[in-house]
Amino acid sequence: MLSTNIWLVVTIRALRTRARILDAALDLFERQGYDATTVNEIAEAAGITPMTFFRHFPTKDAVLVTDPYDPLIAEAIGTQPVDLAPLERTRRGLLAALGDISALEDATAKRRVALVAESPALRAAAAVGTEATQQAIVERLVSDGAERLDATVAAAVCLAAATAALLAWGTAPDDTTLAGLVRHALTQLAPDPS
Amino acid sequence: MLSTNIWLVVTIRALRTRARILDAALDLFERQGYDATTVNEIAEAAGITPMTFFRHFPTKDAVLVTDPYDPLIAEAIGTQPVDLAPLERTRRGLLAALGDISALEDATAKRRVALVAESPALRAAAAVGTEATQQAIVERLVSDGAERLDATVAAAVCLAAATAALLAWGTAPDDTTLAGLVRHALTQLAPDPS
DNA sequence: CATTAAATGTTATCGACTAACATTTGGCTG
DNA sequence: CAGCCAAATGTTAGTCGATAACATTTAATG
Repeated sequence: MLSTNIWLVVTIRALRTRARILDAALDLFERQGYDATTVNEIAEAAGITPMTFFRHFPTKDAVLVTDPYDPLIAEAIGTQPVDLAPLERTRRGLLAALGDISALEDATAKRRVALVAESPALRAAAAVGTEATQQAIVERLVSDGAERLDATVAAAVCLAAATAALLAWGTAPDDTTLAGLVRHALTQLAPDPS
Repeated sequence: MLSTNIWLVVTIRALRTRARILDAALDLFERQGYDATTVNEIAEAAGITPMTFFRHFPTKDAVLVTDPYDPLIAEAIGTQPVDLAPLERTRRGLLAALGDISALEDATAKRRVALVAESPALRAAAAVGTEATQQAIVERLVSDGAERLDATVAAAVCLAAATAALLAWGTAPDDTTLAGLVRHALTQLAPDPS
């Protein structure tokens, strides 16, 4: 009760600092580019020390690239019929989990994606971020009897399609929905492209 | 004639330095890991200055990850029937270009790939390296009438399958051929998985 | 043997990131 | 209200990858 209150209050202060960092970084990145913006600038704009920046974000790119490994994805894939080929199972699983994607779309999501789409360094960081999800999918498929290489290819391929759609969404017109683009991308992987 | 001879000799010296760097780096990477190895160590082991290291390789990871963008790939894709879907066209093009892949397999290729497969930082660098190839494929498909998003998905997906096969090859038994793995991976993308 | 251009070395600097230690903040308890 | 306490922040110093400007060495050539 007591320590719980402390924890809450302290967390509020930390959250505010984190939000200030995020605002300052997003603003600077959009005005002068990701690479041209230094952590020192971000810290100064946020009214903190560079050291404090790294206390809230492990790396500079972590401000834009978060790795929300979603257990729901692996779960949705496991729900698909086991007799399907790994690729098709993964594809249908991703489509099934697509409904939850809109939950990720906060107000700054599209701005962040647009920045990632423009910077090779950020795209690389994003690719590393999806590896956890890929690994989870692979383990799920393998545990259901798939060959490891087949499972790896299935996961890598489906996530590549989804990532391509995500990056395209970053610079797409405002009325374009992310779910629509992902669905369109995954449709190309369908065995019967009707 | 005169300057040509100078160029040759000078180049030989540069090539020997480059080879010494490569040997030293590969040895150190395998013994103590990529991240745990510093450029200073490599330079010292190669008998040069850190500065000279960066004169031969733009980055630390460039010792292992080269970006041999192969125009033959885009060309082979262009050869495929235009009425095919972008994904199938890309898939067949990659399969057709597969014969040239063995040319990339020098003595150290597999050791390098094994190191890349183990390090997230190196996998990220490799991903950035394939972006040039992906872009070339996309431009080719678009110039033949494909939608940009469809072309991007097709290129990203096929290269993801090939990359997955490549990384698997790095730790596969010695009698496993890279071409065989890539062929197997791309087969999963076939519209009729017969 | 002097010339010349490439290859290498020196020195200084930047930016991302980390470790160790000191300081401030602010709610809570007696 | 005074003082405790733990989280948050600051300070300092350093490592490592990478770059720039300038000096030096190398070795074939005429």
